Amino acid sequence: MIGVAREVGWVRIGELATATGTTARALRHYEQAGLISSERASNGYRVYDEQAVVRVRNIRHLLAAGLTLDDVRVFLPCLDGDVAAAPPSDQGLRVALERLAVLNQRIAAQTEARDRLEAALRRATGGRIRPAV
Amino acid sequence: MIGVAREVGWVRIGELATATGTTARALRHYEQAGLISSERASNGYRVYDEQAVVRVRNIRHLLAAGLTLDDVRVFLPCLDGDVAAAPPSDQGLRVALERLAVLNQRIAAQTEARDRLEAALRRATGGRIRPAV
DNA sequence: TTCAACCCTGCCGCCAGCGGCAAGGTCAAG
DNA sequence: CTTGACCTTGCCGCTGGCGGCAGGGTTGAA
Repeated sequence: MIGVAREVGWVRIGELATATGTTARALRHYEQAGLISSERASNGYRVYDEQAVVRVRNIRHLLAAGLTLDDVRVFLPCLDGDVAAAPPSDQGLRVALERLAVLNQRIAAQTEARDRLEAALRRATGGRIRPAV
Repeated sequence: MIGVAREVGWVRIGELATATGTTARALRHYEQAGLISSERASNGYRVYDEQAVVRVRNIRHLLAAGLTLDDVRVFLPCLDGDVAAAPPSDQGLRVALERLAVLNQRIAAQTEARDRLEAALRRATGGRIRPAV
């Protein structure tokens, strides 16, 4: 096949990887972590629909935000773009609230750290530096 | 000895640990990483001067700011006294700026993630929830 | 037919920042 | 003299997010 699947509506793992800027290895890892799923072709190859691209991109975004795979799992219902499909169950809500609190905590801690670093830099350079924000 | 060394001008590892809110284990780790050094008493015990307290606190600050041990090593010349005390090297500045940028990125991404989650929650609950911030 | 480019599972490795434990030595207090 | 609080070195373990390799199978193209 070698790279022609674009118009068929499905992709295999390699293509999904390059399309999302990751690796096949990482994608298998996400699948094992329960973040994505895949159909299988008759030969055993993983087959993804095009939604997967969005989904994986969202995952990567959250990971880049400093979330763990576990954290990301909480966002699963929202990962396919439709935010209205968010956690309907009480349990889901509770988990989501917890995660929200954790996120806020982390943001606060990192913001504090950043401010300290920035202040130190300013002192160290006599205010001669304007850090690119 | 049991806790009386305060007026002697030197401390052993346990005291340094509690004084800096870390553990002896971590301090040995920092030493092995080349971030701090120690004299040795005749019995082999590590002996630190009181400067070490400041030094370790600064190290912890930088670590809390999201730097790695490797990053911190670059700041070694500045680690005694106030961080602003010694003129930081160009390399130190560069690392700090890089780290600052990374921190800002993460904070932004996480804030975005949080906002999305919060919005989703609000929609999912019809605005009935006021997440504790 | 044979090659190269894919794909599969499974497992070990790596980095960071320590934690924890074993197996000892040291020293002051009781 | 014993206890126990402290110290030493050394090494294995853990978490997270993969990387990489071995040892296979499946295609499409030349």
